[in-house]
Amino acid sequence: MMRISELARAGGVGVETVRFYQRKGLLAVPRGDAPAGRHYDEEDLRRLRYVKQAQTAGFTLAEIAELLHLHRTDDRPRAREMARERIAELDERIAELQAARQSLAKLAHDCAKGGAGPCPILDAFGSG
Amino acid sequence: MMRISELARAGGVGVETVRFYQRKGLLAVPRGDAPAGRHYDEEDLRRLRYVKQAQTAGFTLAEIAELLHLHRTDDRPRAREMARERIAELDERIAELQAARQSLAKLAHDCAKGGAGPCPILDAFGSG
DNA sequence: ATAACCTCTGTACCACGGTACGGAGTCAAC
DNA sequence: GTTGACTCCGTACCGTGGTACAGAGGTTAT
Repeated sequence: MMRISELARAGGVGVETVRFYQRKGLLAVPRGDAPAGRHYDEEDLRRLRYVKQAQTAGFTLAEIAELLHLHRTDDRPRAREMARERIAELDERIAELQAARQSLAKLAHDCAKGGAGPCPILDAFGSG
Repeated sequence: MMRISELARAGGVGVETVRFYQRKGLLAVPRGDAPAGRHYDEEDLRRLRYVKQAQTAGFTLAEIAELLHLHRTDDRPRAREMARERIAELDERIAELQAARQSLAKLAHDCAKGGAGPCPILDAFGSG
C-alpha cells in the first residue's frame, strides 16, 4: 500500500502526472472514500509502468487507454490489430531514423574533413 | 520565381505552415516591398525541404533555426557538435523503438497463439 | 470596373502531454 | 491544538508544431 507520491516516485513520474493519467482513464482512482488516505498497490504501479512502456512504443495516451480497456474485455483481435499497426509504424519510423542517422553521420564526417566548400551539414540535405 | 502557395505545394506543406516557419525564422520573408507579388525561388524550396528533413532527424524547430544560423556563420565545430548529439539521441531512440518492436511482435504472436491466460498484449509489459 | 483569386499581417485556436497552483480536508507528531 | 506534510479536486497554464480565419489590399481575366 503506497501513497500517490510513492507511486509517482516508483514510476518515475510526478504526482501531477499520475493524476493526469487518472483523469485520462489510464490509472484507476482508488475506491477509498477517505481522502488523504487513498492507497495504491503493486497493480497500480504495474499499470503506470505499462503506460510508460507503451508510450515508448509510440502509442498515444488515447490508444493506451484503449489497450487497457481491451484488457478488461479481452478483445484479442482488436489488440492484435493495434499491435500490427503499431509495428508497421515502428518499422517505418525506425527506417526513417536510420536514414537520418546515416545522413547525419556522413555530414558530420565530411564536415570534419573540412573541405573548402560550405559546411555540408547545412547544404547536404537541401542540395545534395 | 514562385508564389507562396506554389512553394508550399512543392514542399508538401500548407501555406500557413510556410508562414509559421517564416515567423520562426526558418524561412526568409522575401524582401520585396510589394504585397501580393512576393516571390520565392529554388533556394527557398531547398530550405523548406531542409527543414522537413532535419525534422525527421529529430531536430526541433529551434535547433533547425540554429543550424541555419550556423550556416551563415559557418560555425563548423558547433554544427558537428549538434550532429553528434543528435546521432547519439537517434541511436538511443532507434534502440528503444527496436526493443518496443520486438516486444510488441512477441506479444502479438503469443496473443495469436491464443493460450488460456489473459491476452499478453496487456500483461507482458507490466508483469513480464 | 468588377469578380475571383491571390497576397499580406495579426490574432486566435487546436491537440498533445503534461505542469502548476489554489483551496480545502486529513492525519501524525509534538 | 497547532504545525507540517500529505491528500484531494478543479482549473489554469505551458511548449511544441502547427492550423484557421479575419480584414485589408494587390492581380488577372472578362
